[in-house]
Amino acid sequence: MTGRPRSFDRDAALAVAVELFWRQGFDRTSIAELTEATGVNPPSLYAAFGDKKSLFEEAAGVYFARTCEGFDAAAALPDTRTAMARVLDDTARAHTDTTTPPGCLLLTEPRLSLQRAALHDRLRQRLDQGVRDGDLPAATDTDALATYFLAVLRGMSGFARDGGTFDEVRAVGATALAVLPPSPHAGD
Amino acid sequence: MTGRPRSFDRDAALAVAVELFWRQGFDRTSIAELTEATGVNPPSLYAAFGDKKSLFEEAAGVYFARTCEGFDAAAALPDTRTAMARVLDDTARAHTDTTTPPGCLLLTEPRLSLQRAALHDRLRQRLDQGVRDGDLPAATDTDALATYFLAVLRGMSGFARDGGTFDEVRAVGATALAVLPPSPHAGD
DNA sequence: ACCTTTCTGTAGTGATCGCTATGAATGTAG
DNA sequence: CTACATTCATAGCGATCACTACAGAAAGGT
Repeated sequence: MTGRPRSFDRDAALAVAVELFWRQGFDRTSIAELTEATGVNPPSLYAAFGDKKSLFEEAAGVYFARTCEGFDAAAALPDTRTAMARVLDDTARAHTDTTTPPGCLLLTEPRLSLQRAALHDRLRQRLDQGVRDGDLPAATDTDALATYFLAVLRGMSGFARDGGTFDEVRAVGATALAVLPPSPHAGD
Repeated sequence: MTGRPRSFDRDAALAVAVELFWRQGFDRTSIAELTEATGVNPPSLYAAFGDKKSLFEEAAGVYFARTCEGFDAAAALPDTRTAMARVLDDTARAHTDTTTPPGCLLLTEPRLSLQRAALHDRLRQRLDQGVRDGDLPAATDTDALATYFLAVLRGMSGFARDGGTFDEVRAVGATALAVLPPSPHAGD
């Protein structure tokens, strides 16, 4: 009872959807564009992914997983200031990579506030670790600091969408980093 | 040869359009919504404002003028750090004012990058004045600093749209202000 | 071979999009 | 009053929206 096999690569079609939603957002991306770009006809697209909203959510999930991967790699650096510098730097590079759409899907799309909240949590957890490691003062309000960095990341994304170059966007991150105290291990 | 007089208040209709575009953005605001909210029928709306894009541009102009007014008032404070603190504080209040849509039309709408560039210039000019006044080091890269603050403002707007409260959004601005050196006139 | 199951392509659904043709209504000028 | 200029309300234009009914095609199971 297997039936006729699917004639297209589901993951490849999903990757195309990610790219389209990333570049244009949910509202400005039509089913017609998706079917054309993927080469998948509407009925097959709906059978594979459900309606437009479901497809978007799945695409956002792919994007989110990829983003978290990059974030975790940068956040794994031992010194908190160095780790945050890497996060900001990687973000600047990702937002201005000419082989992908400018900016960030997660930080731009209004309906992805839950994923942004998850990113905020990840930021706060890394800053909490910084407090435990003695990189940040014990009295640091890590929640507020995470909110601040998330806002900066968002600003970087918007700036990249407005045409900001890698160097310009990176400079925003470098300036933002100045709110952190200098690394206490600097002289070790 | 004056003809039949207009039966609606053009400025009032424009104010309604500002509110709608502000809350929903250009794409998500339809002519049908505009005609319903203003009580002006489509032909009259088109006769008074041209097509949807023209109406949006005029609405954005109104919003931009209002924004600049607030910015200039805050920027007029003599000390640069105090002035920037006021700009950030006023912005947090405006973005979370419950009598208006959350966030900022200028900082959210993709097609308003020109107005954002104008805001960037205003920020840079105020920072340049800070350098001349001795509030900021002579070597300050005011262009990069203006880009940074514009990114922060953008992040504040997005955060407000995600439901950030006044206190939370203001905290972002307060944190961002830490990149400025303390006022050299503090002990005057 | 045949049946069942699932997918594929065509073609089109009703709804909404931005926008406008048309003629009646309402004002001023002479 | 009539003539003219302009706006008004109705009604609907073609295009696009998200989405799907339908029938043929391609696989496995027996």
